[in-house]
Amino acid sequence: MTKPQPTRPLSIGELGRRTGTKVETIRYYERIGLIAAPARSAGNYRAYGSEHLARLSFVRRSRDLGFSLDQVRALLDLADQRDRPCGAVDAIAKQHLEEVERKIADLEALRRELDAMVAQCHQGTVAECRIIEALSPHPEA
Amino acid sequence: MTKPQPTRPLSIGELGRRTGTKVETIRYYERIGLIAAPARSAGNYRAYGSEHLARLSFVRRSRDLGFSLDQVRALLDLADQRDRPCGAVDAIAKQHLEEVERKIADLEALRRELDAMVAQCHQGTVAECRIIEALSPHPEA
DNA sequence: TATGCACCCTGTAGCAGCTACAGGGTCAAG
DNA sequence: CTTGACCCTGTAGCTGCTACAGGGTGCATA
Repeated sequence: MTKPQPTRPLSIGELGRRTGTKVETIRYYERIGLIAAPARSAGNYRAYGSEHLARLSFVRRSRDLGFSLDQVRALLDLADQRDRPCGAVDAIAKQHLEEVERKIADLEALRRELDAMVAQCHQGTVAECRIIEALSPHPEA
Repeated sequence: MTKPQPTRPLSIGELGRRTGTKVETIRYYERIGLIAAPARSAGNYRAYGSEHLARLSFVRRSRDLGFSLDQVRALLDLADQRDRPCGAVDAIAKQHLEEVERKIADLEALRRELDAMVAQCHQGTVAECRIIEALSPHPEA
């Protein structure tokens, strides 16, 4: 049922198309050591196999979920230690979740302030503008 | 009641302390033309007046509210045109508000995904880890 | 066979918005 | 007269790409 024969090599463009990653980004990931350098063809073209496809897909998905490149690197490492407990994985994910929650809270505070500012603008002149006023310093000394 | 005599000049360090801005950041703002270059003392030290203090406070407050440097530049320009209608100010603020709302929505979608991922982790080995699994590609072909 | 075109290669510079040096000068206190 | 805190300029680094420039490769078509 499964097909054990190796997939034939993908060009960098193909790999990019299949993972939704720009070619330059793939080369960048290789340069910073996030994904392994693949074999080269006779003409010095990068030749990727299915393991690269899986790897890059993992990276893409992690990036889409907002993990930093360092976190992705750590997750990739952990994903390879299949017989170790997954507490470290959980820790990274939880830490990221907390960051995301912090950011949401910050942005919501921001939204409230901006909302209030915008609501007060009566479309007069700049001199009377509540937005400019809200941004201007009101020295308490 | 008001004190019309000019405040004596502030050093860049003082200005930084009063506005909560790092010295390097102030110099950076000057370099990119966001705030005007001040007069210099005999020893070539920057000497800031109250107008710089007000200006930088405005910048800080705008930055805290998440406006980009380009937006801050535009807001500063507009703040000077006191007799013009403030529609343009309103437009910048509204545009920013929309951006913030988009970001919140994006982050909330993210949080839901991360939440679901983290909730499924049963603290087994990496091989069984639902987080790793969620990140791994599941080829449909 | 030539040639055109899409693709690939390396290397470098740019984006935002700072931050952090290095390597010096200035100034007031003790 | 030295110490230490401050200031100066200039440049390089950070994240995570993106966009060239200036070439080489590979395949189809006239």
